[in-house]
Amino acid sequence: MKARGRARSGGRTEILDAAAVAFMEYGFAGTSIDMVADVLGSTKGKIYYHFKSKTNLYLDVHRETMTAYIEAIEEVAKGAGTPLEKLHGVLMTLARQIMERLPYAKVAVEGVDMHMSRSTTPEQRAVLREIIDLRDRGEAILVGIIEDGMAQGLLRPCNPRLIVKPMLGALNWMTVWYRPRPEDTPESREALAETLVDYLLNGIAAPHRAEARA
Amino acid sequence: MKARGRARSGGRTEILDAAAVAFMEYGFAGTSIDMVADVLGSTKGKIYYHFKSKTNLYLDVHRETMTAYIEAIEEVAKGAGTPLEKLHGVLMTLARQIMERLPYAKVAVEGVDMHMSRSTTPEQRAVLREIIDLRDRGEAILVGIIEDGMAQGLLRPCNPRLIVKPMLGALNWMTVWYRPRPEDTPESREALAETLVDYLLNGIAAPHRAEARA
DNA sequence: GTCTATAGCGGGATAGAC
DNA sequence: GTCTATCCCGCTATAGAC
Repeated sequence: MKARGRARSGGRTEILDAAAVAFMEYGFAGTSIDMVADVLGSTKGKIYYHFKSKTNLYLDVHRETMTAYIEAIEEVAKGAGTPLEKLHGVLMTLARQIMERLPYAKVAVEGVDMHMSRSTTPEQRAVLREIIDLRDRGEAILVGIIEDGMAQGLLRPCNPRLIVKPMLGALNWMTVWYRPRPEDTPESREALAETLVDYLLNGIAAPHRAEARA
Repeated sequence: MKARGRARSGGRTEILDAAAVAFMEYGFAGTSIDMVADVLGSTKGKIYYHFKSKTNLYLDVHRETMTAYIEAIEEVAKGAGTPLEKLHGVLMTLARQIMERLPYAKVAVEGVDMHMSRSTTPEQRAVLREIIDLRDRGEAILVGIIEDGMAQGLLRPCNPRLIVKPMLGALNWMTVWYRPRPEDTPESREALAETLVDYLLNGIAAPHRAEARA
């Protein structure tokens, strides 16, 4: 029963947005808190009031991204449809998320293998664990769908744990080459996502060739 | 007709190797020259004797990676075979390169969208231009092969320029999850590469489904 | 709750010994 | 050609005003 109703975030969300934008541009080590404050239109005092350290801020951006991913994925995975349709839906959902929230997506990509070797504090390690758990949960959902699809003969026989890597990699790679353009519309983004996901499901070899190689 | 025969690199190559290892672990901004020197087993004096700045060193690692890629790709592309075979060969070549020279591959991935906004010197801009040209050349070769394959009916109709992105993205993403293990053999690496490339060519939908979606 | 000012330190780059 | 010593800037984080 929080005071002042509407659960206002008290500026935290705005800071996360600004941080995502700054981190996207220069990466964790290359971004100073002053740069984040510039994007935000304030000074670092505000940021340090809401976040203990730059590392904490970064981790929170990353966690926010993974939470959004997992929620979107689970909604599709719980819905109706064949495994092939669900797989299509999950990949589309991810592609959309990446395009619509590019700065957050970019942080998630950089943060994946950021060892944070210096994340000394136990509190930070806990957040890191949360992030990794979210990622694992997402991958597990995908793996489950692929296993179902194989069992039903809808998908080619494969090692799902392995196939998930290039699938997610291809989508995450959008953060490298995709940039929103003024002429982009929801429809054009949707078409782009569809093209990519269609490729990830069907490959590029012509159908009869696909059988020849199998 | 260089003196002292055999074109010895005078330590430059060793520095590049050490730098790649350090940059792989902590990224450009997160790596200090002292860290590179530690990996190298020397002090920064040596590094600054051979390279003007940290940025120059990083750019040279990146260029070295792209040069190796392009050479490997061109060898396959020039050889005999159908477009489908060539496409298979080029992707296999890249997958091998990434696994065998993981630190260099990782630098290439980080460096792709490192704006180097502060690469003030014209000399650095020139190297950056070289790197981008090498990448574009590689992509153009792939696009050409795909166009040939489409013309011969070996590949599904698609926009080659667009399809190349997830293809290379899936391979580059190996730098995120692949780590050499003691039990790895040349054969196991080859099998892994084959699995990934096979997926990128054939997708995951079962053949009859692939026709249904088309 | 957000500002200004500053402490303290890490790291890029250079000078000069050897 | 490589090392040691050092300059100096920029950045994290904090203290204290408002």
